[in-house]
Amino acid sequence: MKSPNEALGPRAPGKTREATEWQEPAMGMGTASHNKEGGESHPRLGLPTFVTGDQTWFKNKHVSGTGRNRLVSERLGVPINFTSPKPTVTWHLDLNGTARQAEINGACSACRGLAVPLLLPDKAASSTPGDPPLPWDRTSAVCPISLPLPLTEEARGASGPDPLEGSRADLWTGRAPSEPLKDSLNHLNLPPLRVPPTRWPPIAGPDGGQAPDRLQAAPGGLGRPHCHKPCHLRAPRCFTCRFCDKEYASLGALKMHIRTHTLPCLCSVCGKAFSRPWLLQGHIRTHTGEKPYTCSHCGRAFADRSNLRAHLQTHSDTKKYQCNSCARTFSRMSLLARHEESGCRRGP
Amino acid sequence: MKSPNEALGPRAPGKTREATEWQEPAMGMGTASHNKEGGESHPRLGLPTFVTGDQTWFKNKHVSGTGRNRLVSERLGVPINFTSPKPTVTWHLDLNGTARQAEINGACSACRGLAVPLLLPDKAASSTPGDPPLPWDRTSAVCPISLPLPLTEEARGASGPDPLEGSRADLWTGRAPSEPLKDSLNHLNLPPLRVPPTRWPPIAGPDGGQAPDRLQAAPGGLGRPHCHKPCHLRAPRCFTCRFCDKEYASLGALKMHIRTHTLPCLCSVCGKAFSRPWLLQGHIRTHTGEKPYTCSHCGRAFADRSNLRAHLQTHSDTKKYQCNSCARTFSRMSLLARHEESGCRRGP
DNA sequence: ATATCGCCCCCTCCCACA
DNA sequence: TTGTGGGAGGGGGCGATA
DNA sequence: TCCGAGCCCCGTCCCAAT
DNA sequence: AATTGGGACGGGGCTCGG
Ligand SMILES: [Zn+2]
Ligand SMILES: [Zn+2]
Ligand SMILES: [Zn+2]
Ligand SMILES: [Zn+2]
Ligand SMILES: [Zn+2]
Ligand SMILES: [Zn+2]
Ligand SMILES: [Zn+2]
Ligand SMILES: [Zn+2]
Repeated sequence: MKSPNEALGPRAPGKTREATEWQEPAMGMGTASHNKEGGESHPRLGLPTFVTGDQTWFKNKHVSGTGRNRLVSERLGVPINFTSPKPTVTWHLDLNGTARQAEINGACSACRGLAVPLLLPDKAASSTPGDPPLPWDRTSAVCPISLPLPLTEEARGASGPDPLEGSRADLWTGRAPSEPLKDSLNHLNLPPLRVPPTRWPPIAGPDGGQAPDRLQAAPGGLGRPHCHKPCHLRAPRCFTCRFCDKEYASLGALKMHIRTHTLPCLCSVCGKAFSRPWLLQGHIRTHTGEKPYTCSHCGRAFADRSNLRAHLQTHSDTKKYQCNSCARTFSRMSLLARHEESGCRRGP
Repeated sequence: MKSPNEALGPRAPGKTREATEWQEPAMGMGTASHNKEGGESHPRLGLPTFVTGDQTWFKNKHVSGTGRNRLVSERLGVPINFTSPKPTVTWHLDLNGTARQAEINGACSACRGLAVPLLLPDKAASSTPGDPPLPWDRTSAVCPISLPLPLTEEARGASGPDPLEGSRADLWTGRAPSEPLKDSLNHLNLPPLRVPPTRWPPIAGPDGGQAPDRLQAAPGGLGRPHCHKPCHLRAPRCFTCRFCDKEYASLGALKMHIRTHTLPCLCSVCGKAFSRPWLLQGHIRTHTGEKPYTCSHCGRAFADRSNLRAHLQTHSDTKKYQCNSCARTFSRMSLLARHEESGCRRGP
């Protein structure tokens, strides 16, 4: 098969770039002796690669967006169709071609390198000089969902416990929520799980097929919807749901939330949809009547671990919410709120 | 904190979706007894979830894009602000909300489910009916680069040996290319690598700094360039280079190719740029004279493993290309081609 | 390394009933 | 009218794993 | 489970020497 | 003029570690 490089002219080079801007050679080029070595080292660019006349050329990391295709012969670095440098916008690209920063006529303020052109085929090279060389959005999965600019290293380092939460100890006992739940007698009260901790069976609709999930899996074919809203970011370093504008600090949290819109877990009995498999699992117990969680004190069984926990608290009847003005206590925040909002007139 | 669901009206449901279209109840709803069970099973939709009057309602997996917010009370499935169904575009969403397929007025040709609305807050729900419900591109990094529609399960499953290649046995020996290279005497001929198989040192310019890489790492701050060209896809399931329009089957292959435009690997000696570190590594040996690969037959050393392989072949001088008309053999395809194109007149 | 799963936790809302 | 217990569910966080 | 680094292999172009 | 061997790359596939 024909290489596209053939369009580049005779002795088309491989896809490498010689390290230098190049001056029109006087004549008689053709041997490697034109590559004079030596010259003073640049503080940032290091050793020069060529010395031509009174100019010294260094390698650099830049790519210019002029669209002018300057070809360099493979062995000698002699430019073909070279014209003297013109004013141009220089885009600093990262390794993946993302345009980072633009500079007019020369040194980038970030790294102060010199400009060399992108090695583009003719067609693509003829873009208008003002445009960055076809920048695209950052690669991450973030962009198509909402906000890109993935977390920087510093932000990633700070992703420990959320400072907004503080240390949130258990309201009743003061224990940290990560400890195993014990009742007031300090017995480990919750029974082991009924379902063995194996992988869940696929969540199936009534047809037995699994609902499409897996971000990476996609049925092919249909025209791909394109982003028609500009991806402006709401708050820096936040991930915003495109459905309801809620913001999240992590991509994972946003994905979790998005499931609350798509509700991918369907009950095979009644068809109700849920955001997460274990929510469906709990719902299914309302069909089967299964109640895996039993109170060790009174023997009453529950389908929901949370509700057993709430029941457990009734055995030790502590009133947790107290009115600041009358000292009356309530078992629920809602009752206390109602009490206070209706005006606490009398004492307890 | 206030839940956004409060805007949904009295008895706002949780974030689940009842499994059914719903008819305006006659009156007196309010108890679970309205949920009549029974009814015939639908071949695909399974058991009906409600029977109202003479209509039977099934769960489904669809989401309509009308933007009309129809709310369903938690326990009874009674719609609020419900109006009778209107013609609408129905978008089949996948679990992550990607619009997959549009159908006018009803059943999707793919799964033939019925439509239920996305559970959207009022603001997002007021989008124009013709638009898909805020679709976004597939999650992968694909979108910002070029074409997404990542591989389906089937395509992924077929990602073994490329069917385009067939079984490509070694031209000389017929061995599969994955076997270690052996010479004609069947000795393992290639020496072990000189460089220990540790991680490469960072590719550094003369300043010792590494060129920016790592798709995920992003310096914060600068305005993010947005796609201003509509992301139309060239060929389905292909990834197209935005610089030269070459297409690739995998995102990784495209990224690899893009490096041939950005040429991020710079030789610290002469500044020449390469697309990949090991290409630079091989180039650097042209400066140092290092030749790690030695022929076990004649002792000649090579800097390039491929060239040793080519040399190895010269020890067993087999002519691999033969003219079909005159049976003359050539060592290179180019020589045979020239022979044939210039007209094979004489015999061998 | 990243995404997901199963599980944890705490929460809220609703209802029947005392 | 107020209060209580239970049913049902939403959703963030975490550790192990795919 | 996904992605990229190293590594493999094959292939190409050019050139100097037969 | 034709052929050969070698130098220098380009680039896709594979595997394994993070
Ligand atoms: Zn949302
Ligand atoms: Zn159900
Ligand atoms: Zn009990
Ligand atoms: Zn009070
Ligand atoms: Zn390209
Ligand atoms: Zn070099
Ligand atoms: Zn040899
Ligand atoms: Zn012939």
